[in-house]
Amino acid sequence: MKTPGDTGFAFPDWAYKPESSPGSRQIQLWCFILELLRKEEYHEVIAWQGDYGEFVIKDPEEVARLWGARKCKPQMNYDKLSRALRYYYNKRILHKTKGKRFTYKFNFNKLVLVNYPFIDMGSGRGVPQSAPPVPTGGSHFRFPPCTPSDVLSPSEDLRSPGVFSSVARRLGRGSVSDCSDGTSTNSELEEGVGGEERGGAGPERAFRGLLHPRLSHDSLFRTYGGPGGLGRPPPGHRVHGDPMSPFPVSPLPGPGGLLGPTLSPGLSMTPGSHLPYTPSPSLSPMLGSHFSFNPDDMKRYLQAHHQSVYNYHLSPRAFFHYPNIVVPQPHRPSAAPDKPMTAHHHAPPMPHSHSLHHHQGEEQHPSPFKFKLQPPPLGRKQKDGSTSSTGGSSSSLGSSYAASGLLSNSSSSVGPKIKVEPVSDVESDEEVEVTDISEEDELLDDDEGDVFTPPHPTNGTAPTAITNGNLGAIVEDDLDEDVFKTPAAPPMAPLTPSLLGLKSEPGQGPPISPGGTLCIPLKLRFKRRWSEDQKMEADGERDEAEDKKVRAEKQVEPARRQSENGEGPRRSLSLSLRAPPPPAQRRASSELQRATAQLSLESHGAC
DNA sequence: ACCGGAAGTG
DNA sequence: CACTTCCGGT
Repeated sequence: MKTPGDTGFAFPDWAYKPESSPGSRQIQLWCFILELLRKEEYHEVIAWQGDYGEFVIKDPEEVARLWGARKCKPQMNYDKLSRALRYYYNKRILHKTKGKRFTYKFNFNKLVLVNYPFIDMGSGRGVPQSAPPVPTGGSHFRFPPCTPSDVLSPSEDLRSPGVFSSVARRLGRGSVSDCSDGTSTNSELEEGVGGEERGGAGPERAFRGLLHPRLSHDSLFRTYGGPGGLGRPPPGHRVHGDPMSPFPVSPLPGPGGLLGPTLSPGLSMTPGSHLPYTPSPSLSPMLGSHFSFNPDDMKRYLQAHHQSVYNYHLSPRAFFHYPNIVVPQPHRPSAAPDKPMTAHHHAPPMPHSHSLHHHQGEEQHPSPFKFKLQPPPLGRKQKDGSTSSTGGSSSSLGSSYAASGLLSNSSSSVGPKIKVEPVSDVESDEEVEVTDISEEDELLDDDEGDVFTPPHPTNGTAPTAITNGNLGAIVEDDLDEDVFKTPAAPPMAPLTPSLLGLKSEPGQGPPISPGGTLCIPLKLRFKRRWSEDQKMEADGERDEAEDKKVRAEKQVEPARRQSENGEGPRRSLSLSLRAPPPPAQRRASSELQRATAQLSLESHGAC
């Protein structure tokens, strides 16, 4: 299944999402917005303003007009456009800056980090206020091809090769569509654009901003091509430090924005900056089970990343998903059971400039920052409620439903739809948070899945996934399931080679026992635990994650409530590693499996 | 303004 | 799917 021997790179077949992937779709709104934002010509109409990622639409109707022109929807108006924008809330691409008229804020974690992990988000500094994503690039920076689905879709996020592969693929095919769809209709935008933009028509052009010109295409492949000694640019190929490069000159010490060709796509440069670790070329994430990597490298890589997540609040999504690897979680679990971090006040980490101190080994408290997410995406058709858990309709975001559905499936899942209001402090988010960019990811909890879910070691939960087609599915629900991202490995038992060693056995389910039945109980327990955690972490922070979950699993409700009532504070979350592998059903999503495993692990493997 | 459900579209 | 259109509600 490996593949493409033909193409030269090592991505397995599954890495290439079938045509299903949004090959060349029409331009998307957020992309368009970004485009406008990028051009000074439109600064009178829309511009960055305020916090990081915040922008204000100065002339709503005009923006709408432009959008309408681009989409050939003459009837477009701000009302409609804003509706579209609102849809982004759930997708978390955007959110509204409350109180400020026509002001929205991008969630670059999703857009940039996830999609293009190699872009250093930390470089916000230096750039004025609202800091465009990769500001340093200033006007030169071209937003990467906008393929939100690539970006946002759980199925294609970093955990899966999807992102890159699709990018690569498109590059290879020269069919980059995205922003500024070639459809010539985009005159509107072009008008103001200087010649600089129209360099080439090929892929190069589209990626110009994203990748260093030299880096595109073959370089990209080389870079990410995996083993085989690729990855080193030919002499003379300077990939960083180029002003034109989208990779901003990293504000951080170390090499420029791009860590170097050897850097895996999954590595955001930030971490590299403070950690000596240099990814080995052989370390190509996303190869999943098929790719054999050097455990050591992997280990360091993971650690580095993990750390960076903690230290810099990088989106965990920026990391690839390593099915069998356990990333040591900086003690979060142990986070002083007794001392509920009194100060969970959202001390937002500095939004823009990240301080560079590297505390190598010591990480601070789990995550002090408060993060607020948009309300969980509701499936639009939740109205009929029962429709389904399994309904294929679950959108990328809704995938959690699927997962949940799985969990609940056996039991009656039908029930009146319960609309849970987010506990949230929605407000706080906006104004208070300041940093919400780094927000969600935190491992804290994720909410929807954005979080990095450390794969569980448990046994080789090896992803059945990776092997085949079900990858999509798995990935999908996988990530979304919030629930499952618990602190995984005990901090002290980081990845041991043995752990790393386990590879996914293609086609093989986890050794976990079969018997999905107990999935539910597990879940319940997990939930309880989780709730407690939540409580500790932030009393009222659960927000949508919960919300969503709740919705998705009303059946579990009671349990949650119970825990919430503060019933048994006895946190059973001992992370003892030893735990009998819990049973799980093969067909259950890997997430489920993981969760299950985790759960059992945590609650001393009962079941 | 802004929100978000619902239905429709390509 | 990512909107577009419409709309009732705040």
